[in-house]
Amino acid sequence: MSPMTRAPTLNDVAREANVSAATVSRFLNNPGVVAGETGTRISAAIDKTGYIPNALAGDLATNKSRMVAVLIPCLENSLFNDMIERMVGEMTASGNNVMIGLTGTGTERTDSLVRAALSRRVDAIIATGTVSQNVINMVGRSRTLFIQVWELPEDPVGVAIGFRHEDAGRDIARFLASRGYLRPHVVTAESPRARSRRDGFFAEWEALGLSLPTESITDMPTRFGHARRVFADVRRLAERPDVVVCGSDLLAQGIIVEAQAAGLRVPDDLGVIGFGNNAISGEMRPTITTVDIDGARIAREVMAAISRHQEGREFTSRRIDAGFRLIARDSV
Amino acid sequence: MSPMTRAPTLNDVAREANVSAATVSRFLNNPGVVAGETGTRISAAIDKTGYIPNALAGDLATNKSRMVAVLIPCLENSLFNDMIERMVGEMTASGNNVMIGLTGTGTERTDSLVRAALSRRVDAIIATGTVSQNVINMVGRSRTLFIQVWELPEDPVGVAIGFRHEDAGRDIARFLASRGYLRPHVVTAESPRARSRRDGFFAEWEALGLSLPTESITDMPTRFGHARRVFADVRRLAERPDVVVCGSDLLAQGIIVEAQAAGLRVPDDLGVIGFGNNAISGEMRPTITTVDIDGARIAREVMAAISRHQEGREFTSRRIDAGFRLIARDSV
DNA sequence: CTGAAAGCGCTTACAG
DNA sequence: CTGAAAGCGCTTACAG
Repeated sequence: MSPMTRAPTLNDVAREANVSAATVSRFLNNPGVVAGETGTRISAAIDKTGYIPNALAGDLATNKSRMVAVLIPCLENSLFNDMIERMVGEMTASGNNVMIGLTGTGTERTDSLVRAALSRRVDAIIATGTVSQNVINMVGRSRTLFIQVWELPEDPVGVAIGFRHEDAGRDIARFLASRGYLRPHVVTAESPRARSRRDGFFAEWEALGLSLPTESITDMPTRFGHARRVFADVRRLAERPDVVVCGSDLLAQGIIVEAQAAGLRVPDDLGVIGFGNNAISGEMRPTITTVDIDGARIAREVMAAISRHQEGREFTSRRIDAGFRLIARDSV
Repeated sequence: MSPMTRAPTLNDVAREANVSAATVSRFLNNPGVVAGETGTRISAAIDKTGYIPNALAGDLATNKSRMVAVLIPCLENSLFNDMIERMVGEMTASGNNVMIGLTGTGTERTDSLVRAALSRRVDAIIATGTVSQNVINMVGRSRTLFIQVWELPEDPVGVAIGFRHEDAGRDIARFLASRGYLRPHVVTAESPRARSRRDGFFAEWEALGLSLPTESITDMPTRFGHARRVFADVRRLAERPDVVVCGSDLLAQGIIVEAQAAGLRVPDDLGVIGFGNNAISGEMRPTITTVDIDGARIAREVMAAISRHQEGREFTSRRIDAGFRLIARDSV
């Protein structure tokens, strides 16, 4: 708030310590290389002036930013929150700062966020959505590492760390069949990935020789309230399903609440399976059977890729399958 | 990924368009000032070269960054998510980029995140927690605007946009008393703000001549699972409370789940009141009575403060009370 | 309307 | 171990 004259610069510190700016710079970036006594004087000068380095200038000079951009659709009730939280934590710990961008569900905003990130010369961009040709072009011309997470395309723009959504759908199908369920109702959100899982489920279900499931579509982002409409859908069906296959744990939770409010017992009268293994699913009554994506693992792989890139090392693999894991609990 | 020689610069574009770098810069920042035909040539050159301005250099030259730092304790199940989401949206729309920092519950990490933000010369820092003297010093020397949200200190470092937590606690107490409740059990998270609300509740409850409430403390961040322990606390009490006063809607939701699992009806056998009015609380069964904080309003005020600061205008008020609103629903 | 030039605050070979 | 100097890629008075 106070109307400052000017923030202290490297030169101010140098003058105060009776050395050149170069020496102060060395002391800051590589203390071992300056004489002990000189370092002491510089330290004192920094304290006295309250100097905070201007990263804008430093980044410009070195042509790197130690900034990473993370692009996600939204913050609330996102399947990615756990992963994001871990990524931001790891990045901060390793001295990177994180720029966050909310893309929404469309692709329009992604382009301008990617442009903004490139404009700030971020070292890496981490994105969860599908990418436009424009993004591919922009990123291709830059030296910024592009990391797609939760996605595993054949030929990634940069690096992809994800899992096979279709396989996850298939696994769910086999699991439910093995439990003796016969009439699943599948709820899918309007997103390519959710669609892949749904397709995997349907394909496997058919391959098992079982009869065509019923289904509902919900819009993005998924909200708790969607459960009401979906449950109404379910009640309207001629033959009641024996299990509801949900695209997220949040929705699964909502379905359980609705079912119980309607006097149904879960899983006795109706099974419910979620997706994402969020913090609530293990604590719900009943606990929710779901698919776990290892957010910590993905965060680590992302960090490893960024370090590798920042150090100029080569990539052995540009597609990392972090897998998934079905967790059987009480709701099915 | 492709090993580029060098990203195109302003000079490359200038050469391509047969003008000086200064003119390209003008075209980019103030198109009206260059001749139409010149502009056309520059546009073509930009497209051809795939030029993306280096914001690092631009920001250094102008000494401002159009970057804003947002510091929050965590991402998952945060009371702030709605507000953050709106703020990030508004900032991006107005051409600002957002740097995000996770402070955790302690104060140690906040200092280094503030330093990183100042180092990047962000235009503003938005923080939700309490601030150390060190932060006050650092910010005081800079020209960065410091905005505290959800907080309303007597003499803010920069600008504060929040509400009176103690009053919120008092309102809850009066509301519950008016509904005839007599034995509240108060659940408070380990945070100064939660503590203020709790103190307000207790003060008002006592002022109404009612008998001392029982209470539980939970650690931060609040998780759904806390509800199990709290509910166990409740069951262990000699006299069962008639209402549980929760520090967050998430916890309220958990208490409802636990209560129902134990065969209690909400609100008939046990009332539950939350805090924060998250998206779920209006869709739960029963819907959750809670206190709404207007995240959209706070986001707007934050944006207004930033614009004012970026335009160098003065502040009439440095403390903005965004208020709160008790929403009576079915859980009480 | 446009260009030449200085400057923003750093970093880093190059000498010494 | 340290300094002088050039350079990073922009912006912006100052002339014209």
